[in-house]
Amino acid sequence: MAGKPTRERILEAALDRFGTAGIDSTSLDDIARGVGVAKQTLLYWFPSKEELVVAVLQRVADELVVEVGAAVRGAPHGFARVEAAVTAVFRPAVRRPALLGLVRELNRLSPELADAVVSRMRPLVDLAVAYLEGEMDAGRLRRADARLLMAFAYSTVVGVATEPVALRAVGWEPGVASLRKLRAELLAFLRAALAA
Amino acid sequence: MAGKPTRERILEAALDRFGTAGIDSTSLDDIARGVGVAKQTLLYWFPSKEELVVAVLQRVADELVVEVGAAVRGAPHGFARVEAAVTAVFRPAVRRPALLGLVRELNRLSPELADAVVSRMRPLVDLAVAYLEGEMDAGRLRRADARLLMAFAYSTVVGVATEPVALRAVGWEPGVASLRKLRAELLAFLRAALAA
DNA sequence: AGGTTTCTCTACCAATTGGTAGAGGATGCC
DNA sequence: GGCATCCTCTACCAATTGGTAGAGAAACCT
Repeated sequence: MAGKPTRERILEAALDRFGTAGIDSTSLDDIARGVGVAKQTLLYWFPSKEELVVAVLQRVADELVVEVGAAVRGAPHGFARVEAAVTAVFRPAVRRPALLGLVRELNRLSPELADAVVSRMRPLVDLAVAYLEGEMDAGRLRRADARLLMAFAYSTVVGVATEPVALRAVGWEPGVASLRKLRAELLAFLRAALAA
Repeated sequence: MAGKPTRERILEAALDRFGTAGIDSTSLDDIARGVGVAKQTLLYWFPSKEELVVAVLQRVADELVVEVGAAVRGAPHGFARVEAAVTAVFRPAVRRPALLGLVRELNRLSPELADAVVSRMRPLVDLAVAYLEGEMDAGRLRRADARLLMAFAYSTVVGVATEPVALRAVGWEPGVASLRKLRAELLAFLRAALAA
């Protein structure tokens, strides 16, 4: 019950539950119980469930943009940048599975809300697309529609990170060693998919 | 109302809603209203919501196994088989977006239920993995962990088919022509990712 | 001290949830 | 006709949903 202010703890608990169980399936009581506080305390900080959802989404979007953006900008040119981006997405995904799960919830939201969140990530998307196009021009990457390529890479990485059932279906079991292998194979997959 | 028996119509309406809005977010009243029948009629045919869920899932799994299986078996060897599989997944996905959406819901289900569904698709998975390994041995495909490769390809295809927001985020707009292009680029992506 | 703001609470509400009980209306079989 | 089976219905239920109203404690400002 300590340290972080109530509002912060609500946001974190909401993120976890929204991202794993889904937004609709998560009740305010659920979250309140998780925080150890009465439901009305939630409704004091966020006047309605929707406002809580918006706050959580914005925070996740901003966090991802900052983390991935920093990782990408800090990496040298070439495939190392893709590698840095994938790692930057993977690390938080392993630490908090709910994070990417929440990104997927966007598809269930009203278009306006989804667009509002997406627009916050747009700079990062544009940066990535520009990078891909630059590499194509330099002949280091297979020539293709850079925007679609971006969507495919996103889909592959986020899918792998958020679909444990699919991984189990092919006999993959979680674990530190196998997780490392998963990341290595995933990078090899992307490298092959992108290489000229 | 119409030709098909009530039970059938319930299953179809349930599939659509479960797949798009999610299982938890879909009430029996929703489905009943969609079918044009009283909620208790649903509960006559399926004694509880869970049994309805199970019935819908099994039907989807079986349908996918049959359709994809037929497409794959009918295609010549080589990358054409992958192409056939992707097309077989894409066609129903376009016709009924709920179908693949429901597959994704598996991650929210109890492990037992998810495993039950997955086990129905296992033969298809094994077939695909065996194919990939055969092609690797023949030197036509990049050598890699065939099972993970399978998961990646699945993740990419299903992700693209079920995440309209991600596609819109990169500026893609739905339409017949752009859909054709999407499929072509997706196949090129997979071909590059798999090729030796 | 007195008032204001900040924060959390108990008590309550209408609507919706999955589900039960049981009443009919068909339809076919004898 | 009588009877049973199949099918759909109205009426109801307890639990849970998001949300309102307002009380009370604590801290800050003057």
